[in-house]
Amino acid sequence: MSNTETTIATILAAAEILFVEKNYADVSMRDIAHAAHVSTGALYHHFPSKEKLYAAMLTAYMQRIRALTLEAIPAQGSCRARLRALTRVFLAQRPAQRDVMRLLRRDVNAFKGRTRENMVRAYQSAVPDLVEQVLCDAIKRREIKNQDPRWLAWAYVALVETTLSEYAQKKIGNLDARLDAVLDLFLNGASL
Amino acid sequence: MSNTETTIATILAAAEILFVEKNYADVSMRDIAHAAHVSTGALYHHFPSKEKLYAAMLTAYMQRIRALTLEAIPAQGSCRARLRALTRVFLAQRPAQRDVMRLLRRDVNAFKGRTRENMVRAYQSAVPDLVEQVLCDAIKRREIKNQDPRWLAWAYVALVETTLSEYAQKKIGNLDARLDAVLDLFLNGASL
DNA sequence: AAACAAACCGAACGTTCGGTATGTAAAACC
DNA sequence: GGTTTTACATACCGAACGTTCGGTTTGTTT
Repeated sequence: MSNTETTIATILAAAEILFVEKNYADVSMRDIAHAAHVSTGALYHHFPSKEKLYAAMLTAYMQRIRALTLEAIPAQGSCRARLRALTRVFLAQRPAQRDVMRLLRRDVNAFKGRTRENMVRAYQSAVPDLVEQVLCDAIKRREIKNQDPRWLAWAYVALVETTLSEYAQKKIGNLDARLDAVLDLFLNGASL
Repeated sequence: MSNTETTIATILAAAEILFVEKNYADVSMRDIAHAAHVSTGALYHHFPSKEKLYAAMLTAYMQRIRALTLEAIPAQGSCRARLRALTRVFLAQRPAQRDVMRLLRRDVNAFKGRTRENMVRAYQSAVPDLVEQVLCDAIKRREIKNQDPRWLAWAYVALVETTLSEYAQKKIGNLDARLDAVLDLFLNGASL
């Protein structure tokens, strides 16, 4: 790893931490520079603008998650088992990392045009697309009802995200209990 | 309605529109003043700070929604029917108004302390609390499984929000179709 | 060791922000 | 009818922001 690559990695890591804990607008380039132990000049040497830096941080993270998730999905098995494996990767991350997924939902309104499209695409490809694929297979094998798989994937992701709150972690329990709660609700519904 | 009340209402209405279409940080007090056809002096005469103005706008909206929703829930009927009536109120709003509900999820990170607590409480009481009550009744009447009702309410609200995207509106269809899709998924699950 | 480029620094710029100080007409009050 | 209070408008302040830029250090090539 060259010096340059190290610096860039350090900057992206610092930016990740800061952008997770504060809004896009509430994180200044100086904050990032300070956290990464470099100057603002170094920041602008490697990234042309705050927007590009943010986008670079996001896509780098999303690619990491996508790779991790992709290799965790078993080729065979029931829909439930495959969803479980996929979701486990996501939930097993350290909270600070996992929260990057929520960044997009939170900050996407601050961007426009191509930048925004790219960000949404990166997010979509990291998890929802993989969920959608699993659901498509399940529909073909008549494990689940024939519905629009993309919407179903978004619904599933939304359910998973509800288990991230402090309250849910206290009331439902550890990782596996939360996994089961989500899968039960998603696959079998709330009805008795 | 006195002159003062009119001015305040005008300011709140302008703030609502602006805060919906842009981040908290990206809306300046000057923007609001201009949109409401008053000066910044008038703004600061009626609201001590941007934070308070934002909070006032939010709570005013939430109280409106809560009142609307409360009177729409039938006293009797199946869990599905009651949830349906409740959700219909929410979905039938004009998009610009409905989106205020999403504001909190988007901007809550910009606040701290008591202000934040009050905002969350206002949001919670507007819809999730009412959902929770309906679910509690349904659990007592053994219509749905015995689970933590508060988490279940959040899960339900999250599902409803997934039908707000352009994509979902195009693929699933009109209001009633979306209502049915959410209720089917929530109550019966995705499994065949 | 000379020459060049890439990496990096930190002061400074112009702008925008939330908020305040000051002024002024009208309304409310005595 | 004079005085105080309310409801606004205008001008302004200090801080913080993203970004720029002249200059320095570090590394590579010849």
